[in-house]
Amino acid sequence: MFRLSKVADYGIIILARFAQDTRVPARETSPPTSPSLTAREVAERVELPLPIVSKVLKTLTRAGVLSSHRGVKGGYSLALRPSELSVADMITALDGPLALTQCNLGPHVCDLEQNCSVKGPWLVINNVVHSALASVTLADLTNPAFAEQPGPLLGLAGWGAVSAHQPSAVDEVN
Amino acid sequence: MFRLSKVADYGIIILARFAQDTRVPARETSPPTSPSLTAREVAERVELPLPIVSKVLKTLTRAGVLSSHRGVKGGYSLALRPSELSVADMITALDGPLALTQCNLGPHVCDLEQNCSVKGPWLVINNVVHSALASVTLADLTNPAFAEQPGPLLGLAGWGAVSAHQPSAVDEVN
DNA sequence: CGGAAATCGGACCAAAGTGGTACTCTACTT
DNA sequence: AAGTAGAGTACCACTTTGGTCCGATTTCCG
Repeated sequence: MFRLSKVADYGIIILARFAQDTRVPARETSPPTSPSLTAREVAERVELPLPIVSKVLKTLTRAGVLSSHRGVKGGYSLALRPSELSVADMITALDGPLALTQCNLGPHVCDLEQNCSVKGPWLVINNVVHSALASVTLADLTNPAFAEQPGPLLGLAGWGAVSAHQPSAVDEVN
Repeated sequence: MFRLSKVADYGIIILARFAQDTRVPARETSPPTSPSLTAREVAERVELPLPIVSKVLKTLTRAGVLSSHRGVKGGYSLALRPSELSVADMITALDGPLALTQCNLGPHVCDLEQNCSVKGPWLVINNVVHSALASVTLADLTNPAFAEQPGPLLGLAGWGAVSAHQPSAVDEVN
């Protein structure tokens, strides 16, 4: 289906909420001091079931994106500044390395690698997608201006109209 | 996982094989006259189990990408010219519409849509990925030069190195 | 100083989607 | 009319996903 997994989807929404609440100090203090939120509080804010939110938070913590504190006044907080975390990073943290095909994961993973004629092109395509996702940061996601003027922010100079859907000769079946 | 499904993966490999065998007539004869191959022949060439190849071929036929002939001397052949079929089309034919998140499928699909803060950005990201995949055609996949000089072929002028992490300019907003 | 409450951490289970297979039916060629 | 090859449907196995539970750790309060 070429779709993001739910945990990745939820995870990014959750991180965006953290970023929104973050008051980033005007100039470089190494810890970004985002507020500490408990799993329950996060679940309430994003209106998602607590167990799932909890699971996502754990995954993000293990990946080093969030830092956690146990005990009575425990909770989660961002471990990085929103501008330092790209969408590609988030997806990788939540869903593992992003590779469209087996062979993009590394050599000797796909047993068809030898006589596969499209390995090279896939590598290129994969890189393009990765670049696109790496060029958007968590800070962008919470920036209202981003959705308005995507071109310059994404560095898409030279691209045609983003949503121009060239007439497809393919009838949709599914 | 953010990965292509196997049928899509196989399907593209199969289509690439068809395109390789296609002798595209120097000048526009509307039917591209790719050779007719039986499912068995295709399976042998791509070294994949016949049942799976057969399944993929059927799916592609229903989507209008391949045309089929039954009976003795039957088989499959490309219904379009390789240059007319983009990777996005192929994935759509094999895996359904490509949408990274629920809300990219259309309005009123995701019940969180109302208070989802990242809907707009996702729309942009989805479009970028779609554009990237729509800009590569089946003809490109079988063109040896493609893997060598991706930049110009993909129209990626202005993009930095693949993994370059561009510093975001919106720190003060959040 | 010690127990209770709160919170994270990790193991665990159930359901669904995907990948892969088999069988039967239909259509075309000779 | 017979044989061949695709079309369609149903089916099984497995991985992944969605969801639950209990144990470990820290703080607070008596």
